Amino acid sequence: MQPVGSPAPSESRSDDLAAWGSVRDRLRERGLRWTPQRRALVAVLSQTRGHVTGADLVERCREQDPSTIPSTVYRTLDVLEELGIVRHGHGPDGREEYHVLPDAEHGHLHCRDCGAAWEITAEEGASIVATLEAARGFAVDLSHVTIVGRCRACR
Amino acid sequence: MQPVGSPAPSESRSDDLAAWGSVRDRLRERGLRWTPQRRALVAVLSQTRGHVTGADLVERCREQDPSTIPSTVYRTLDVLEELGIVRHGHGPDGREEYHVLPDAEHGHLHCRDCGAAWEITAEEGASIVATLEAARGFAVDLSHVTIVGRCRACR
DNA sequence: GTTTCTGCAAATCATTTGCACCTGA
DNA sequence: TCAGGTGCAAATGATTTGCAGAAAC
Repeated sequence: MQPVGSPAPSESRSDDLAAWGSVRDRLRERGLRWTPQRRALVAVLSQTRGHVTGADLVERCREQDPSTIPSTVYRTLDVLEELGIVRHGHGPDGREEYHVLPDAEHGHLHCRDCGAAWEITAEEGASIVATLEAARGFAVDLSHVTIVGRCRACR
Repeated sequence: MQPVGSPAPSESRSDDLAAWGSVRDRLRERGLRWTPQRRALVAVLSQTRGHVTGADLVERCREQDPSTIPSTVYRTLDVLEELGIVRHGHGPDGREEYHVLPDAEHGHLHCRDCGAAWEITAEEGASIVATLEAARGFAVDLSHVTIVGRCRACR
């Protein structure tokens, strides 16, 4: 299993270009605009796998275009979240964290020592969900779950 | 099961007075001082069950003594955490959150709708720990686990 | 021509830090 | 005495907001 998110280098997602291409139309369907700034953020997101903080995204956008304004990025993230294109949760440090194109609901594992992060697989997640569902009828929102601990390598 | 923390009214913990009384000595053993400000925070903590944010504690201290200074509270919390008297994690909103006198390592459940919070029981926690341990050798730090979802009542 | 954005600057807000003065042991 | 603490004020740093002008459709 590969770590995801900031500790690991981002990988391109050319296989998802079709999905990203539809963003423009999805915006328009709702009477929203397809602006250069939004295009830029979507371009950055399309190169991103796993999860990133808002500040990360601001920085990556700024690498492409130094004139990027943070508030625009955050506002665009809000819009993209409404479209279901990103989703936000919280990292182990309590920092806001966005994850991209949630193919499936998943939580995150975060190693306290090396800082690497992994996605919790569907099976692992199912076990957690089932436990709390059975014990007290609690409906877990897996996409907000972040579990901290130490990974195999660091133990 | 009763909700814990801010959404529920705090209950006194007179049964733990002995444990709180030892704080003074525990500080002195390390060459640290027992000051009025620390006494005040410990008094507030002894009236607290479950988890609270740092800002909450500052406010509660200020109710007792309006001259309370936030930085002193935070610094004292750091010290108390080193003594193992409180422990900090993060709430579903990413806010710093302290929990008090962790009798046992436990995580938290947080209802997205009503905002109530519960402790994850030892058995439930064990199930989660075991799942991730078996699947990938990951050592979960239960005290940092906060799971968001919807409680039975809100579904 | 509207309605939605953007840029900018200023505001939040919990938490942290630097530093000179105070105080508990 | 003197290391450890406190008060105060200013710094942080991510995220948000108000608003006037700019751009998309």
